[in-house]
Amino acid sequence: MKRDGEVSRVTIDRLSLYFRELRELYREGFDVISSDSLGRRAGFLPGQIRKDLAKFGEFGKKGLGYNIADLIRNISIILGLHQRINVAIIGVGNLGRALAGNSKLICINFNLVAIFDNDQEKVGKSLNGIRISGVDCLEALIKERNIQIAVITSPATLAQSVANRAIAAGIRGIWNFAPVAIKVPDNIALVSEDLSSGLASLYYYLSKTEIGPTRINGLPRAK
Amino acid sequence: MKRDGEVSRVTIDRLSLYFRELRELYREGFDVISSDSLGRRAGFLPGQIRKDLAKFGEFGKKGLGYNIADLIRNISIILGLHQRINVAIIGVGNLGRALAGNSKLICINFNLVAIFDNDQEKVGKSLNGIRISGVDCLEALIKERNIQIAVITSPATLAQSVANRAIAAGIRGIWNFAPVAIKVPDNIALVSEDLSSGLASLYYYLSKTEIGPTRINGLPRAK
DNA sequence: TAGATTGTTAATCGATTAACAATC
DNA sequence: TAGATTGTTAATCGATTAACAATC
Repeated sequence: MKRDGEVSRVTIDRLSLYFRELRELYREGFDVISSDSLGRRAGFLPGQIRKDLAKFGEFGKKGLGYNIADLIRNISIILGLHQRINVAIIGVGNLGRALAGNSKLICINFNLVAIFDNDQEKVGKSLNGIRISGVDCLEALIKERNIQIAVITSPATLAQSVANRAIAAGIRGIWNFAPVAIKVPDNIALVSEDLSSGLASLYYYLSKTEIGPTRINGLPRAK
Repeated sequence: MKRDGEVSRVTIDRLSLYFRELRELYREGFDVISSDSLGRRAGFLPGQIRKDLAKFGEFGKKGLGYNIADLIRNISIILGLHQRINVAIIGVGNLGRALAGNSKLICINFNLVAIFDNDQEKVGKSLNGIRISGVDCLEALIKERNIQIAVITSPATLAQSVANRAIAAGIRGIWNFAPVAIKVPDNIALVSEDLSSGLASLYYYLSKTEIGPTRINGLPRAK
C-alpha cells in the first residue's frame, strides 16, 4: 500500500503495536500510562510514541500521561477498527485455518463472512462456523455478503487471478500471504505479508556473527 | 533486530524479494534480466535494485543486465541462505503447522529439526516427518541437535518464557509470531512478525476512502 | 558504432531523535 | 509549589530518487 501520503505505513504499524500493548495493560488493571513506560514495554522511544499520537490529536495530560481506556478507544477510531468490515479468506491451507481462527493470533476482531477453496474435499465443510465455498462462487458471494477485504492464502500460482476476480467483484482491500508480487489498481489497498523475509534477515544476521569453524569467507562488502 | 548497523533491515527484506522473483524468472527459463524489468515485475524502482545490490558487489554487466542464475547464487550467499542452520518450531497450532510444511509458503528451505508443544495429545505424533516433543525437552534438544533458530508460534502468554529458555539453551535467533513484544539480550537476533498490523493498515486505508453512508466523521488530523 | 544498462554520485525527501517550553 | 510528562520544534540521521558518466 503505497498510496495515502498522509500518515506513513510505519506509523500505522506502530500504532497497532501500541494498541496491542495498551489492551494488555488494560487487562492487567492499569488506568494510566506514560509514553516512557509504554515505550519501555513495547520497545519504542517515548518521543516516538508521543509524536505518532500527536499526528491525530492530543490524547495525553501533561504531567500525568495517557488514560489507557481512552487511548485504546482513540487508536481504535484512528485505525478504523470500529468499522464493521466483511472479510473473506481465499485458500484453506494451514495458514488460512490459522487466520480463520483469528482472535488469539490477530489482535483485531475481523468479521469473517466467507471462506473459499478449490478443493472439492473441503467445500461444504466448515471452519470456525463458516461454510467453505468453492472458488467458483467468489464473485457471487463477495457481492451478496458485501465483502470488502480478501485475505489471500492460496498457492502463489493462483494469487493474481484470484485477486483480479475479487477486485472485479468489488473488493477494496487485499491482504496477501501468497509468496508472489501481485499487482492491483491504484484505488485498491494492498498489503503483502512476506513471510520469508523475516527468516532471511535472521539468516543474514547469523551469517555475520557466525563464530567457529563455519565462518563464512566474506563477500566483498560496500564501503 | 536493531543491531548490525551495516546494511538495514529494509534492504535485506528487499533482497529476499528480489531473490524470490529471480527464482521465478529462472523457473520461467530466462537467463538475463535488467534492473528495469526486474523492478517492473517485483514492484521496485530500477535504481533501488541496483543500489541495494551494489552494497555487496558488482553483479551486473553494463549494457546487458544481470545473469539470473549468478544473481540467485550471489544473493543466496549475501543473505547467508547457503548456511545449514537447524531450526525448531515451538507451538503446534495451525500457524506452526503452516510453517512446518514450509516449502510453498516460505521460499527458503530451512532445516527443521525439532517441533515442540505442551499438549500431551500432540506430543509423539509427527508433523512433516518430525516427531513433536514436549516443551520439557526444549533445552536438551536444542543442545543435542545444535538448533540455532527458534520459531515461536506458541500462545502469547508463553512466548517470553519459551524465548528465555531457548536463549539459555544456546539459540542465536528468534522468529516470533506470538502477538507480544518479547525481550532478548543484545547478542540474540530477534524478528517479530506482527500479523495484525497489516490488517490494521488495511482498516486504516479503507476508513479513509470510505464512500457512502458509513463515512467516518473524521478525527482531528495533523497538518 | 549506437543503444542499453550498469554502478555511483548528488539532490531530495522523510523519519527518528534530542531537547525544551508549556502545563497538569 | 515541585516533579512529571506532554506536545512540538529543531537537529540529525538515513533512505529513496534522479541523473549521468562509464562501459558492455
